[in-house]
Amino acid sequence: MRKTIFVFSALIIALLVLFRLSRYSYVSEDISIELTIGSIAVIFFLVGIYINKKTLHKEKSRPTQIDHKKIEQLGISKREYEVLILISKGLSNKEIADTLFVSESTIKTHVSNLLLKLDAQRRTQAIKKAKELQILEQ
Amino acid sequence: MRKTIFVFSALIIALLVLFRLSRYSYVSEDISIELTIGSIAVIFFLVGIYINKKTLHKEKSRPTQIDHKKIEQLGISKREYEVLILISKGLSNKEIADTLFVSESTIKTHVSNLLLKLDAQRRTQAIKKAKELQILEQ
DNA sequence: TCCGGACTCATACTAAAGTACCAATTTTGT
DNA sequence: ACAAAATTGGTACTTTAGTATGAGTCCGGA
Repeated sequence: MRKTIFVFSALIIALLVLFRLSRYSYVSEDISIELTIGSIAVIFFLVGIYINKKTLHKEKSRPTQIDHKKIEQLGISKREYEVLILISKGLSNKEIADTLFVSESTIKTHVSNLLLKLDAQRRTQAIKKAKELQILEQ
Repeated sequence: MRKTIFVFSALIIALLVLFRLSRYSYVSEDISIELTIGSIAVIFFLVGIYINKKTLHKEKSRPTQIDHKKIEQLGISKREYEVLILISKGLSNKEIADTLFVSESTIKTHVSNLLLKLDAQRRTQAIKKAKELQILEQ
């Protein structure tokens, strides 16, 4: 968003400068006018493409904006959320325990709580629901 | 984001209008050149955005194309693939068995074969790998 | 017609996953 | 500082998941 503002500001400034230049030049030279017009056309065309690509790219790479509010609403704690992420990566309870440097018992507790909060019967179902609720990346 | 673009476009147009008005107020000169330049800039800018949107639209409408060739390459059969889809929906072996009207033993066999073919140790890992391989919708 | 692959199912396991309950720390907000 | 919430961990248990192995059925291609 801030980038877009800067780019457009720069465009407006460039316009002003061009107006200034054209005022001094078009009386003396004739070719420079067409040159200026052509250049401006090309530049603005490219800028249009560039801006559009930027904005569309952000929409494409953000179809999965994580809904932190929903995580809070469900009462999922920080640690539980970490476990949820690792579950979705296909890790076993033991592997998650080793990753987070805690015991497997602890992970089992977290997973049980997660299943309750996500209203799921299995970790695979928890993964699916979490993605539907947009609290996990697709 | 799109709003910003429109707002700034409007600003540029307003600038052009202002230039025109200011010209009539004190200089009273021919301003057709500046107007032309400005119009061309805006038009080409919009054309750039339009063209880019057209070309990018194709990519956006195909975010998760299932790679049937990869399914074949991995030697995953029709029935195994059905099971894989139901696994990714969070169903248990028993639920999958009831859905496909076969016994749980059959599903276990399919799952075991799937894990081998996907080089996974757990069904959760199979889900993740299958999505990475684009043989399952995200 | 014969063969191989796909699909089915069973038994007998072992290994994970998940539940229930309890309890000790640690963190955190007021 | 104190209560509440979060994190950790344990035992004991039930339920799923997954492996290994064998075997019967069905179907399409050589």
